[in-house]
Amino acid sequence: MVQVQPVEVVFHALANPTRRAMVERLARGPAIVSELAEPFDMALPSFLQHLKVLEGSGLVQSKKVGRVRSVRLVPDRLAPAVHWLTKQHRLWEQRLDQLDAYIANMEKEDD
Amino acid sequence: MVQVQPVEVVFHALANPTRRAMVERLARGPAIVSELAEPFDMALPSFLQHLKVLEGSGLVQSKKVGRVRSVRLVPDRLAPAVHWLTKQHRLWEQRLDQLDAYIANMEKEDD
DNA sequence: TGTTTACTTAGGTATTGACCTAAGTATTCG
DNA sequence: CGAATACTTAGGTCAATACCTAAGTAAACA
Repeated sequence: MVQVQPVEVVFHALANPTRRAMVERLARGPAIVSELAEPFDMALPSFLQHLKVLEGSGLVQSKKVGRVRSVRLVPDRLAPAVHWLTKQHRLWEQRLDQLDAYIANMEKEDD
Repeated sequence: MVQVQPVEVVFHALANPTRRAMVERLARGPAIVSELAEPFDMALPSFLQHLKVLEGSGLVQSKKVGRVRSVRLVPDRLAPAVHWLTKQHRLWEQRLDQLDAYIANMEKEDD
């Protein structure tokens, strides 16, 4: 039941400030929808679309109990994105020395 | 002249597979447009839109020399995204550890 | 100088994204 | 039971994204 979380949907989910704020909030603990939505100046249906995107990305799960839906982060779903990013970051920085000469040359006449 | 790179545009730039592939390619060194575009089954103008998004995100810079445009990564532009992600990842795992401890504790007192 | 090369610009389509309002439905409370 | 609460569904707008073709332009080559 552990479906693969492509880096794809995770980056897309995190490309939106509302959704990033939700993740930041949830990193401090689970919350119910109305609680989560409260800080945002947005109609509830709009907010729920963001929640759906986050759930679709696998970063978040929710469960309805009675008339209340509670939301929480799913463990380790950030890992693939973290790994992709840090790998690129490492490769990138490794190349810095070689790049430096090239940059110095390019910056003489940038267009 | 170092403009701030909001996590925003970086995540958006990386949310697309063509652009991620470009970044992966460029992490191995600079390239010219036609070289970069070659692996993609896409019309050149479409590909150039992706290049524009990457340049807009600050991750990449390009310069035209003669009729050829060369493209390279810009140092350290991934940093803000890496930092945001790793911070959340850390908080996330911390929080879940606490939860585990809490549950383990509850289960002890349970019997 | 004419042609090829390497983009570049212009303009078009189709889909997705981010919002909205209005009207549901299902629980819970008094 | 009736009203309030907490979403949920339906449907609509508008902008942005991801692609395309066709027709430029500017170097470089023969």
